[in-house]
Amino acid sequence: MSEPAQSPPAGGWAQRAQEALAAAGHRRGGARLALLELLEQQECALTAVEMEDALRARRARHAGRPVSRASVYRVLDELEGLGLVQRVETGQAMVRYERIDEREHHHHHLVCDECGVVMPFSDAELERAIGKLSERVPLKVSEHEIVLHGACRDCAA
Amino acid sequence: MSEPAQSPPAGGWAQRAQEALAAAGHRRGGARLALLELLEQQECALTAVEMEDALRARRARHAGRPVSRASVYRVLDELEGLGLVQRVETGQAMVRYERIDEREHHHHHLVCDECGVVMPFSDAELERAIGKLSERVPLKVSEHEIVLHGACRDCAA
DNA sequence: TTCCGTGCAAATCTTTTGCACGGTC
DNA sequence: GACCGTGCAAAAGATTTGCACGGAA
Repeated sequence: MSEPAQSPPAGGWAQRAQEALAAAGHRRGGARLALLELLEQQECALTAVEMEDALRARRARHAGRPVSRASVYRVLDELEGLGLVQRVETGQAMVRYERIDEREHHHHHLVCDECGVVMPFSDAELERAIGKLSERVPLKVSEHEIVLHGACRDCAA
Repeated sequence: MSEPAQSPPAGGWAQRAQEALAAAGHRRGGARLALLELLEQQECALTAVEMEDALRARRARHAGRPVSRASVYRVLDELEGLGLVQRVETGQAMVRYERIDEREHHHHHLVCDECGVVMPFSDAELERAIGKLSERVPLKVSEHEIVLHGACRDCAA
């Protein structure tokens, strides 16, 4: 798709993720690097299977390399533990994951229950409401997830 | 099971659910009835396994009867299709379900990622923000789910 | 009597884990 | 050389499905 021509100077998310992994005591690894590069380029959350397929497809285009599904799950688990990716539960069979990038705008998801497409959206007023509410609630809130379900334009037509 | 056309239905959620099931062409069944009664009494979402266990425990108190897990899942699926229950994804291993009762206040969930406890909460401003936002989004929104993750008071202490 | 609802067991599917090899440090 | 990262296959766990029986209509 399109490359982030407007991303910050130095390194992107993948590079910062590698630094965080190194700082956490991890060695480098080919599968992990390929997955980081894939995640950096995504607009929205993917499932482990989609990542595995995408990495296999990329090989044909001389980018990245195939990665076994077990490794995809293992790397995602590490990244989640380091706060580099987050799980997105869309009510579909498989869990989705996407990078967390403090330099980007926080977003949530729209899910079409008919065709399964997942799209990102963000709303300042919603975040404000969540922020205020988080202080009144009997939980030390660390994160929140919002999913709107419905029919996308194509399916609703 | 005759019902007064479209007059305000009497009885609780379980009764209305039975009427809706009958209207949809379903026969009566002991397992389903036991599950409806259980769901009617819950304050918050349960997993299928919790329902199975609760129903078995209730038998000892002469209320309800044991229901096989397969039936729990089957009934929940029917109820979801009729809009009588909704799935709640908490990021835990199992999906949770709770009744949808238009007579009650719509609520969302707080999940303690340490001990796994799930609590309900509701917030008018949040609903307002969701409502406004739903009209600006490229999706014909039918429902929304909000989950706040964090540490409950006991775990944060 | 017909056909649905249910239990049980087997199947399916996603995600996790055990193990061995090869690469990184 | 020690140990981590990875692939592969098996395992684990949640949910679904096939089948046969008993009950509802």
